[in-house]
Amino acid sequence: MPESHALTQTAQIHPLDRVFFSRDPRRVARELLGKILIRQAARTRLTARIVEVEAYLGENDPAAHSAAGNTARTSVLFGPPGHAYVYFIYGNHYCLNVSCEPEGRAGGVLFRALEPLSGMDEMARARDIEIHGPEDLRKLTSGPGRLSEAFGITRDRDNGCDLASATSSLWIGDDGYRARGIQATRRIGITKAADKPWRYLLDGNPFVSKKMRK
DNA sequence: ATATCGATTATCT
DNA sequence: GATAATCGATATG
Repeated sequence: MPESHALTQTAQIHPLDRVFFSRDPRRVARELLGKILIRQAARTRLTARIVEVEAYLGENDPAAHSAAGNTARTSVLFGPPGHAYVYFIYGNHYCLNVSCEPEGRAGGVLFRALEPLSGMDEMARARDIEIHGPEDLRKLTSGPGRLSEAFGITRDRDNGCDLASATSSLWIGDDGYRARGIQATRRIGITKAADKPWRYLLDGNPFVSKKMRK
């Protein structure tokens, strides 16, 4: 059997405190690296480690959706911390964020890439792709649209969901894993405030989005 | 290997 | 009417 930290599934996973999310999104983003996203369905549980995120500030960040103010679309970002903000983009893809800052103040963290831990068969089915080798695993959840598809995340289903509660079908857990190194880069795919280094990733992790490591 | 482009719709100007 | 926190397919060096 291949040696992999992906198989360390014996550790207990517990949810994060609400106050964890009630802070500056840049701080929350860095500390979310290494945590686990969990989809609990009736018969299946999908888990994957968070390896790449981006911070979006409140109304003072031109790249953030919340810069447009509190609208029907962005209201979750202005609501209580720790809740899922799901938006639809390019007519094709859903993207998952978690709300930050205390209620009344906007801010969020975009999930950009995950390292699958369990339920890979289900994820492949949801993505409608086939996995032929370990190399192919990154096609499941390396990218914000991909991970949302793998986890069956849609706006109808998940927008507003409480990610700080283990009773939710979608939540964020901590299994005690501690990140060794964090890298910060510019955020991907934006035109406004593109110079800010608010994309964070686990150093050297092969499951980050974009380029394949050789 | 990188570059370009089409898909398809919610949201904003 | 234009744009967008993307992806995958196709073209080109």
